[in-house]
Amino acid sequence: MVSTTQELKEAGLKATVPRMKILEILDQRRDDHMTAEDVYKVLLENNEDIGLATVYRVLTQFEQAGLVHRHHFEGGQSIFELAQGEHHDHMLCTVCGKVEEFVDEEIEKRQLAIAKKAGYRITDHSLYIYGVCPNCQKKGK
Amino acid sequence: MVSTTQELKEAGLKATVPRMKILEILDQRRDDHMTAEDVYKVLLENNEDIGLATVYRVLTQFEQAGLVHRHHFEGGQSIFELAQGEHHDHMLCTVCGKVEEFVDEEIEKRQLAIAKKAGYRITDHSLYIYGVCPNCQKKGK
DNA sequence: GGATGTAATGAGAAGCTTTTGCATTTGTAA
DNA sequence: TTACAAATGCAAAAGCTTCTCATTACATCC
Ligand SMILES: [Mn+2]
Ligand SMILES: [Mn+2]
Ligand SMILES: [Zn+2]
Ligand SMILES: [Zn+2]
Repeated sequence: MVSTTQELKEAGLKATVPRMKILEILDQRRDDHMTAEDVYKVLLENNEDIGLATVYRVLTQFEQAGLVHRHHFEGGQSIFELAQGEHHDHMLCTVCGKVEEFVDEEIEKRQLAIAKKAGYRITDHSLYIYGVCPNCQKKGK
Repeated sequence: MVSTTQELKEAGLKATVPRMKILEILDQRRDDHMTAEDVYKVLLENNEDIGLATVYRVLTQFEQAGLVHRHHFEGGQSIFELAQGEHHDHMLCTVCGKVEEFVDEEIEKRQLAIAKKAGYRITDHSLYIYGVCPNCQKKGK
């Protein structure tokens, strides 16, 4: 059994109540890609006494510890998701906001090749495809 | 000769002084990828009496008219560049901030295929590769 | 060229998201 | 349990961006 306490300790973080609650929320909603405000709202619903500043602080710490990934989708705010499973990229519906994940080995390879050719030591990359999902295409006539 | 006045009219925008000045700056610095603040600073240097609010308004209008592209690199602020020439993606040095452009037909194709397979009508995409440029690798030991 | 109506602008206030300062609380390791 | 550093809540502050509104500039028509 992998407790949140254990997970936090392994990440080199003290196992505090706010950190455990936030980690749980991210874990339960693993299909979502949430803003700090989203996480905060769930905490409020659960009657947790955790401040928004702490949510921001904890999410940033989680990011630095490699527990979560931060995205910058269109719109500006930071979006967080639990860093679990394989690396993947994202396709977003600009109408309903749905987020779909995908992996394409060929694209990954090409990216490495491009970086290598230019002499860059690659640290990260982000690929977002924006479009209208099948569902929203129907509704939109 | 393609005047800025003409360019603006073709885009359906009144040819005002602020719009012409901003378009000129983007055109002169076509290698750069500038924030609104960057553009504003150049205006100040040139002793133009143009407010920051106008810079934001104009850049947004240019974006809607298809004259500029807006990016969301790591860090949050909007980054603008003149929408000229072919579509391209970006590779950024996380140390010095250098921006390099590239095009990869294979990646473009794969993206279309991914969207098609999922039934999405693709509207846009953004691919950013982050890394350390050759120059910064040398300096960094 | 000059008048007219509308769209655009500058300045500052306001809005959002995110970060920071600080007094207080909590977790950890003796 | 105790002790101390680390973490937290709250409020204030700090970006970045948008909005409001009185004033100005542009385009059109004379
Ligand atoms: Mn994801
Ligand atoms: Mn570019
Ligand atoms: Zn949709
Ligand atoms: Zn560099």
